[in-house]
Amino acid sequence: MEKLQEERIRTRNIRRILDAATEVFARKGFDGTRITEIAEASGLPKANVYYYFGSKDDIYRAAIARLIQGWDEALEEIALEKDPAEAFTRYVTAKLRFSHQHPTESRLFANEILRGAEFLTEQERKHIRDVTNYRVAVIEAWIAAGKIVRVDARHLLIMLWAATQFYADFQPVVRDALGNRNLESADFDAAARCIADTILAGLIPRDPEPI
Amino acid sequence: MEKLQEERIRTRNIRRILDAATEVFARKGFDGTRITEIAEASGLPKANVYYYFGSKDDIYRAAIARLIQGWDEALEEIALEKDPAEAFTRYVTAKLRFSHQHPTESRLFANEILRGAEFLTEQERKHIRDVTNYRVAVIEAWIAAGKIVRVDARHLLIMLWAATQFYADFQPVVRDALGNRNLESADFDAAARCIADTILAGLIPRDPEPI
DNA sequence: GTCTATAGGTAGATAGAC
DNA sequence: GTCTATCTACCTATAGAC
Repeated sequence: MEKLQEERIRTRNIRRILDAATEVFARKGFDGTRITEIAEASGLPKANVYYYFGSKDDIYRAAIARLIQGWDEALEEIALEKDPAEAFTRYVTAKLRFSHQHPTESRLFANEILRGAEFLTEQERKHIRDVTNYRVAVIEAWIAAGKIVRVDARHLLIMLWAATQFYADFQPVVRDALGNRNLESADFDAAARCIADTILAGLIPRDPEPI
Repeated sequence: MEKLQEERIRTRNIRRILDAATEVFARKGFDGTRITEIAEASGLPKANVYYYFGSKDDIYRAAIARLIQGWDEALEEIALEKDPAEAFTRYVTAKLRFSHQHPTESRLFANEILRGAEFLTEQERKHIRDVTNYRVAVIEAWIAAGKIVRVDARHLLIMLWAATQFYADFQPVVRDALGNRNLESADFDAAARCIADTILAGLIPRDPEPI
C-alpha cells in the first residue's frame, strides 16, 4: 500500500524533473543549464532533484535516453512492402506531427548535436546508423525496381529529416517566414503538402522504365 | 605610424576574439560559454577580452551581427529574371558551399534560434522577413507564369533552407548517416545533386500550361 | 521523502600596476 | 595595450534535521 504510493510519487517526480530538464536543456544547452532552474520549472526543491538524480550529467543522460526512446516508438518504419509515395507521405506526416507535439524533445536533440554529440552513447549512435541503413536499403530496392528515380538514398533521407526537423527546432524563423504568427496544425499540414508536392513528386519517374 | 600600428593590433585582436567566441558560443550556447574559454581560444588573457568588449552580451551581439552580415553578402539573390531551375540550383549550391566553409557561424545561428532568438534585434528579424518576402514574391511570379508548379512559396523556401542548413548544423548526424567518415566537398556536391534531383525536379511542370 | 543550510569552487567583471 | 590580483555573486553538490 505505502510502497505503491511511494512508487507513484517517485515516478511522477522523476517525470516532472525530466520534463523540466528537457525544456531547460533544450533552450540553454548542458553547460548553460542551472539545476536551480530545473528545480523551479519542475516545482520541486533543488535538494529533491538531487535526491532522484546524482548529478547534472545523470539528468541530462536520462533526458536524452527518454527522447530517443520516444522517437523510436513514434517513427518506427518506412516499410518495404508499401508504395513509396504512401510510405514517404506517412513518414513525413508522422514526423511533422511529432515535431508539432514534441518540439522540446526535438530541440534538446538539436542542442546535443550542436554540442558535438558527446553525450550520445555509442549504442544510441549505432542505433541511429542501423535505422538509417535499413531505410537506405528500402529506398535502394525501390530504385532498383524502378518505382522511384535514381537518387542518393542517404542524402534523400537527410533531406526529409532536415525538412521536418526544421519546423520544430527553428520555430522563431518559421514564424517569421510564414508571417509572424503562432504555428498551428494547419501550418504543419501545409508543410507536409509542400514536401509531397515537391520532393515526392520529383521522385516519381516521368518515363517509368521498370527493370 | 604608431596610430596605424595600434589600429592593426586592435582589428586583429577583435577578429581573434570574435572568431573564438563564435566557436564557443556555437558549441555551448550563450549561458554555457565562459569568458575564460573565449580568452583561451583567442590566445588573449581574459582581461584583454574585457578591454575590447564591455560584457559577455556585447561579444555575443557582435558575433551575431557579423554572422548575419556575412550571410547577406554571400547569399544575396534569387533574381527574378533568371530561369527558376538555374536560380534554385545556384542558391542551393551557394548555401551548401557556405555551410561547408563556415559551419561554425551556421551553428551559432542555430543555437541563437534554439535559445528563442532573444538576441536577434528587431532590425535583424525584419531584415530576414524582408528577404523572405522578396523571394516569396519571385516564386509566386514564377508560379503565375506557369514556370513552376503551384506550391506554397513560404514552405518551399523553408524546405530549401532546412535542407542546406542541416549539413552545417548536424554534422555528427550527417556523418553517421553517410557512413561515419569526415565530410568532404564531394558530399556537399552530392547533396546539391540530390536536392536538384528531387525538389527541383518536382517543381518543373509535367504538363506545362502557361497562363 | 522533504527541505534548510552551507561547503567549496568558479563565474563575470573591475582595479590598478606596468 | 597588457596583465595580475581580486571582488562579489552564484553554481554544483552534500550534510543532516525533520
